[in-house]
Amino acid sequence: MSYPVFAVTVDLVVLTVRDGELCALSVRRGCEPYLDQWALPGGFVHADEDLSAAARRELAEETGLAGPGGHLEQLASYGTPDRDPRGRVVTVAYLALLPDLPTPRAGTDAAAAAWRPVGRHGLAFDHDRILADGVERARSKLEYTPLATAFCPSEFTIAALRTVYEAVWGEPLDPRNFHRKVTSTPGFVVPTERFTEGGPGRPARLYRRGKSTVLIPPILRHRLDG
Amino acid sequence: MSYPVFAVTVDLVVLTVRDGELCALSVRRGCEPYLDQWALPGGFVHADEDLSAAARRELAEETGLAGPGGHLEQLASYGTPDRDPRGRVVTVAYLALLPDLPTPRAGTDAAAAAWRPVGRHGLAFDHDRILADGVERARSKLEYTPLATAFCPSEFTIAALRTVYEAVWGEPLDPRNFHRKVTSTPGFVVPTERFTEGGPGRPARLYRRGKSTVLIPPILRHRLDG
DNA sequence: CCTTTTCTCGTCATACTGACGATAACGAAT
DNA sequence: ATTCGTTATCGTCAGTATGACGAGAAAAGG
Repeated sequence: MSYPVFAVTVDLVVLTVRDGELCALSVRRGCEPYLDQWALPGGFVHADEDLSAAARRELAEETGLAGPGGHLEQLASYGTPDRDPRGRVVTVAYLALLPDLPTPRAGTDAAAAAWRPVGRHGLAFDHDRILADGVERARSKLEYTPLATAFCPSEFTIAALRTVYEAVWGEPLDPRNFHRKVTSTPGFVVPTERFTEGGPGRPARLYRRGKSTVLIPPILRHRLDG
Repeated sequence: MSYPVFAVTVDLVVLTVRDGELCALSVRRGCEPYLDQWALPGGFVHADEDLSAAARRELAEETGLAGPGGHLEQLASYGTPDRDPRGRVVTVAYLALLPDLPTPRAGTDAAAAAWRPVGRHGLAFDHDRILADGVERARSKLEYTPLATAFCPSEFTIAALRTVYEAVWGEPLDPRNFHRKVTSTPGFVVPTERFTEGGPGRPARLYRRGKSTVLIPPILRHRLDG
């Protein structure tokens, strides 16, 4: 039996929240095609490599950041026949959520790497679409999972967690109701004995992420239906 | 630049509800590897074919059923290096939800096709895992989308819709609360002027699916957390 | 001090949910 | 025809969650 051959890549939608804005990692391409254009980080899957391992490798290679605290999950696959001028390439996109970290270093194939606010990206290939899908996945996952904590360092305040929700959803939330909701949902966050210091206003208690993987009941954003 | 070559397949998790039980379509393999074992329907993506087009083609080929009323969405991709003895194969799994239909005919590569209740399938390749992922996706999608209607014919009773929920979730629901919930959620179902006839008990009004794509608020199943 | 800022707890009306009673409308059995 | 079993549909009621917002607590800065 014979069948068509494909190349398989992984592409990464890496999201973080910086200065109250949802930002995605993009790299300036250092080789053809789309030389010098912005694109999602990614690369070919190696001959004997698992898909998720390739995603983790690319994340480490192109950003220098992989460690704990973040979150990595498969997003979707994209394989339109003409999506890559080099030939038939199927890409498996992964979604990574990371706490705000120093500006990533450029990787091997990338001339530069930068955090850029989502929206109007103008990326190479079909990466605008992939990014949009990743952002929408993140938005809905914040509703019914405690994944917002993946955007925060290991200890964080309720206000910092609220800032994550507001940045990802692009919608302000009531601090008092949010505080009640988060602290009363079992397993979402667990309080520590430490508080913030030095900032303006009353010091805030620091929390760590809890053990639960789903939010019951969910925190629903305000939609205009759909 | 050189890079490894892959074969790319699509595999289908096709679900329906028969006699109050959630069933998946499986085929008996007609060729090596795993000859004569049960597996998910699927096949290689053609040279100039989109992934979703391949999924629709396989669904039509292997089942003879494709038309409207159902639902097809991408599930996930699986590419462990040793998942297929023929070489490096990445499969893009799709999830199809269909109303109960006559037993499918066997396709070209399949010696037989059958609806089998989910659970303890013992499928070839990593198809048990893919099936489990598909079932879990269906379970959670019933919570926050009106996709349960994809399991029903174009006109259905509230009780039929409830049977879908009970089969997919494996959990009984209160008929009165379910009726209230479904009919009071805007855009979920729209009433017709017709009623069932002939069955036992009071005739039930027939409904069609509504226009909304999300359920607000969602219908939460009873979990044991997670 | 006093003001500003931010965190945290409380209140209250409304909405939603789960549990379950009651009635309506059919077929089948007496 | 009446009764009975069955299923559909509507209502009730208590408990819980939510949105809107008041108010005190605890810091920094004048």
